[in-house]
Amino acid sequence: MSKKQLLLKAAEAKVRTGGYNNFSFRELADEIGIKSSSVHYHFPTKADLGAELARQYTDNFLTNLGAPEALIAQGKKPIEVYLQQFQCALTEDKKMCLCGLLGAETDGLPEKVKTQTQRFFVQNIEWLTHAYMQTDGASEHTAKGQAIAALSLLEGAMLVSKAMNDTAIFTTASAGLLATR
Amino acid sequence: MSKKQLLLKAAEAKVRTGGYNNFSFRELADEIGIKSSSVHYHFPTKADLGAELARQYTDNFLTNLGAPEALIAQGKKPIEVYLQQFQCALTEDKKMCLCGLLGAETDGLPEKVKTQTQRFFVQNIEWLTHAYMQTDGASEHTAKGQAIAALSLLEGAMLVSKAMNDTAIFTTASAGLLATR
DNA sequence: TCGTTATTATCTATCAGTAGATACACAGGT
DNA sequence: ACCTGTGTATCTACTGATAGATAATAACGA
Repeated sequence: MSKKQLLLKAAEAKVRTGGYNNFSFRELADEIGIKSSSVHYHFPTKADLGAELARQYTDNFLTNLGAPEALIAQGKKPIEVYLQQFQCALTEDKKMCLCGLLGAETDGLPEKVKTQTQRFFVQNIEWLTHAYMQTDGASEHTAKGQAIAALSLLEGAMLVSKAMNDTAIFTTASAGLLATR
Repeated sequence: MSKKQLLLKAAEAKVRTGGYNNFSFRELADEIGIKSSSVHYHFPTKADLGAELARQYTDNFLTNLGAPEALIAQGKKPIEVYLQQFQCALTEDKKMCLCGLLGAETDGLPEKVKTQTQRFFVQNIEWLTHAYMQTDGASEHTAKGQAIAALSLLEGAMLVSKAMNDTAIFTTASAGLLATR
């Protein structure tokens, strides 16, 4: 794994713990055994690092999911898979969603970080909209409403679980999503 | 309004914009026209300020709501009032919920700030649990589940609305809460 | 093949600015 | 005399960022 990726990995942990202002170039550099000036070689500014972080997080998130159509073809329910991906982020990493945290502090972020954070939400709503259109046969408008509600519930469930330090909260909060309709 | 309250007010705006690490004693001091050393007179450490901020926010939030019983006595639906209080925080202040943001970055906070942040969620879940028990006649266990789901949905709806910079998202996301059951 | 040039990734050293925090002085009101 | 609130001055530590040197590797032309 390249130093650049190691930097991003270290930064992700920091940001998911305490937000964009919770890491410094020196901390990251120390963690992977280089000097802070070398971090600037890979990322000219902190905003560049933050933007790349959000970009990769979004891409990995969606790649790991796969397309809703593909999941259905495998006999899986997209919403269940989606919920589980959120749950894993919370229980395995024991951390908040990166873009959830960045989204909450969006007005305090550099422009390019904000833009990449928004992209996470846009793409997730698109994914969920397609999923609902196919499983429920809903209209695009209806499905988009369901998508926004589902995304909000899951981000909020993570947030409340973290705040209360109790992963059972996530399960309770998200139970309604799986109800057969 | 006392300097102490002015400091808290200024700090609230900063934290709700970019999290706990998004304000400094100097910034607050400059805003209200005193020196940073004088801020330490009112709040010995930054953690003290943060904790007091979360404490007052929680108290004000619950005071403004009133007890669920009292709302019912006035012919109001507690969940509707509760939802509207969240919506006002978002649309009037144009900011994220203070404790929502602090909750998301809980693992990066000083202990006493974390404790006060948790208190917000504990008390809100209690409030909602009572509300659901009375309006739905649900058991305490069932009502607590509804409470956790409602709180998660609303915090998440705020977060996604902020991230997407679109308050209509909040309305869409929270619409399901008002459905007559 | 050999020598030259370019690129990549790191280093040392340093900068101006800001962070939270402290010691101590001072004024005004009780 | 004391308490409250503020100010001056200062400390150490850390921030993101830059300049310039260095070593290692890759690419290229004669």
